[in-house]
Amino acid sequence: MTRKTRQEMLTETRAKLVSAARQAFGTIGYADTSMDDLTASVGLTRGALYHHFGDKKGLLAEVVKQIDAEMDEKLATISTEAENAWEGFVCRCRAYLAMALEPEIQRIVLRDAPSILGNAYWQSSQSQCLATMAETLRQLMEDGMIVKTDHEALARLLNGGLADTAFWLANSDAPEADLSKALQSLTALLNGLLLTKEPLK
Amino acid sequence: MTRKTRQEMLTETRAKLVSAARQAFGTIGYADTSMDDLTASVGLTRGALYHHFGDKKGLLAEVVKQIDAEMDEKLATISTEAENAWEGFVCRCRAYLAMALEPEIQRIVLRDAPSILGNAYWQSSQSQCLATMAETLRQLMEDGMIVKTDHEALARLLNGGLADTAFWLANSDAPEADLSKALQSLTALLNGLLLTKEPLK
DNA sequence: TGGATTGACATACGTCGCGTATGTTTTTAT
DNA sequence: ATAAAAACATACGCGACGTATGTCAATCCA
Repeated sequence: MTRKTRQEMLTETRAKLVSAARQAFGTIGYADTSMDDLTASVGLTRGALYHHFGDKKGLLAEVVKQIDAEMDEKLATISTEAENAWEGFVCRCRAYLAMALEPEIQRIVLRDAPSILGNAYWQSSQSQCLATMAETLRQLMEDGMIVKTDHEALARLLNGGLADTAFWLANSDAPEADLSKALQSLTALLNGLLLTKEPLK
Repeated sequence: MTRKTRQEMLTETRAKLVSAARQAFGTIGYADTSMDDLTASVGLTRGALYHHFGDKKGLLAEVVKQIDAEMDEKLATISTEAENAWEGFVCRCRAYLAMALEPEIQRIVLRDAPSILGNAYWQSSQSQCLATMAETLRQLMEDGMIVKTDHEALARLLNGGLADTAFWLANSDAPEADLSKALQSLTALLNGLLLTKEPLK
């Protein structure tokens, strides 16, 4: 049973570090998080950190990876619960906007990560969320529901717009009012892609 | 004439620091730019830096402010050169995408600034570019050319999408091909907003 | 016009945080 | 059972930021 203990300790250590980092990065931010304090808060030293993740950026990358996977999973369940593909896509966009409003996601994934890890990190299939959205769009085009263009580029346009809108909403003086405005504009934008004569309200 | 000399030295010192910072931030990035090296490169020390801009962030804010003003000015001339308001808006979006592809803008304004200065910096009328775009949309709505929604939210959606698309293009393996894809998808998205029966190709 | 004052820097210093290099202990492999 | 490797801890050097203080020239005022 010692064998299992070894592995458990291993993964537990990694999990503790990632969890603590996620908490710290999401609140005080990446730059202001001391690796000394971070590791000490879970009863370790920087030695463990650099052994497992290479450097501070490596830890951030791991946190981002975890969050991205969670987001993609949640969005997947949401979009599949809808009655049809188009509804699912619209719900997915709205859900993404809601998630992008969470301080943790906003700070870590949308603000610090691009600056620290570089945009190359989001390239191709690095971001599950983005890849899934592009695939969904491709399907909708194939089914003739929306206008035919490059699905990857369109996914970027929509995804980036939602993220930026979330930034706007996060600092809004009237969050609930601006949120409804955002959802309204989003609907207008998405309906513009529809090929059917009767867009849903 | 000594009076003028005093002022000239003042503004010249600030200009030199901002210029050097813009160069350094745009190439090696904000985090990797040493204020010692930066000030030394223009024959000064950190004393001058902290005297004029308070801290490192203050210098970045000044650089961002300058770039944003330049972008807004360029975009303004571009959009007014078009034959009609809608054409002007479309050209403006395309021009913004092109500008967002410049490494300096991408690195400083779109990547580092949000992380370092926070999103609050872009709030309301902090970003001239964004404010102008929102106003343009408002006009188009008032003229009945595009669908009526909240112009500010729509500006966010489009602006953010363009910025994110620029990130994608910057790391593309086939930049020219992907750029045409992006422009095509952008056209599709914008045409969806049009209320007229005959969208332009 | 000459001394006082303010502004525009330079210099010196302390502190913090990262990364690396080097142990040390425990587990795994043979 | 011993060698090897993993999983950390410890110690060190280095650079960078911010602040506190000093200095010199320009401006202002009597």
